[in-house]
Amino acid sequence: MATGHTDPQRRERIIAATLDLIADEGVAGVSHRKIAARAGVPLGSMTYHFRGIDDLLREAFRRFTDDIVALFDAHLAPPTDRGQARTAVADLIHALLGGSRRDLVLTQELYTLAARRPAYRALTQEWMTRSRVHLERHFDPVTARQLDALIEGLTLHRALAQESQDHAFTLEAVTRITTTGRRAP
Amino acid sequence: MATGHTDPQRRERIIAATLDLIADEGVAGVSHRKIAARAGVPLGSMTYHFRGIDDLLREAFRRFTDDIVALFDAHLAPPTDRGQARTAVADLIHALLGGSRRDLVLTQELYTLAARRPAYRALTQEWMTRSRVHLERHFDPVTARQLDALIEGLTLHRALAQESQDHAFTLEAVTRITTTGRRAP
DNA sequence: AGCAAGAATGTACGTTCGTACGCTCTCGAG
DNA sequence: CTCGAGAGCGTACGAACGTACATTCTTGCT
Repeated sequence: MATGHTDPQRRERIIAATLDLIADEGVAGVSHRKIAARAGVPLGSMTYHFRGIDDLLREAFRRFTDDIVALFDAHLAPPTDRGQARTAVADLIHALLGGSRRDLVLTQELYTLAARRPAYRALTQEWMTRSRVHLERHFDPVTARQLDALIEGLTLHRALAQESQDHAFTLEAVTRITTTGRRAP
Repeated sequence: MATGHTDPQRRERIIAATLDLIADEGVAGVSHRKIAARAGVPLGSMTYHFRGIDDLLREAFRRFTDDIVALFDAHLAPPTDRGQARTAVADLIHALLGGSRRDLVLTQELYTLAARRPAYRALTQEWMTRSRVHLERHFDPVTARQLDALIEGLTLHRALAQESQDHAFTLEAVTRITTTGRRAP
């Protein structure tokens, strides 16, 4: 139609549609045409708004990581002591697992890209750094790194084995990893 | 050429080539033609030996998980006490990270498929079960689950952040997660 | 030697893909 | 009212894809 109208929402809609499509069919299933159909925009818009598929994927995943970091922030800002922080981390893990498989799927897709391509690895590194900043508000740097890894592993295993793991199990693991040496408060 | 000769190595070569290709270009980059070229077999062999691409991917990943489980076995069979077992686990983690990025990449690719498709999820579940059997030779079931998750997370984070983490750091994390309650020998 | 069986292959078809590019349409300045 | 400028779009092209299937070749039996 060529409205001639500058439409700033167009770009956003395309990015949102891209994430939805990745969640449904994976990065492998992404194509300009499918995204366009899902976003309700013409095919020509794809190359107009984005330099290419890769450009689009990077923007989409940046959006996604921003959302997850916001989740870390929301959970880890409130607690004021170590005990609360541990509970908050356990809550966070269950929040990540909670709703749909969507977040898990998107995370995996991103990691897969990152494992092979440095451009995406930069994204995951920044993500990890930002998450860790939140954890370091409550734990020392070494513990934060270990805890971060544990969160990753628990989330992943829980999602791949559908044996449900309850909150107590998670909290126990978090407590162990954040308990240093022979003693702990 | 149609040698008419039954060649049992043919199938193996195709599977090996598939894993190599996935490691290099990802599941998204897999095609009958590329695999055939890499394995040095004609395109027609693809549909002859495998029902389709999906069939081939499943067989390839089964081969891969078998190899990793063997690695678990090799590391976790020898130790006889808890301390040795902890060291063995730390060694195992560094072995997983050790050589190339290949194993990490393949693992991610598999998880990505598993996150969305039950047929592949069955594969990861079986894999987890078999790994855990090895861990449970040295640790109680709950600890084994937590440790398994930790191994996953440490491996992944180490690979995505290229900040190197040394053996001492890994052993410390393993020790924490395998130390229950307030005290431990 | 001749031949049936079936292992292995080459090729061709219909689809889908990313992207380039010439075109249309709207808007604000004059 | 006129008319650039540039935002936005439809289409077409070449390449790559998965798969089916007719065909070729070897082998073991008679």
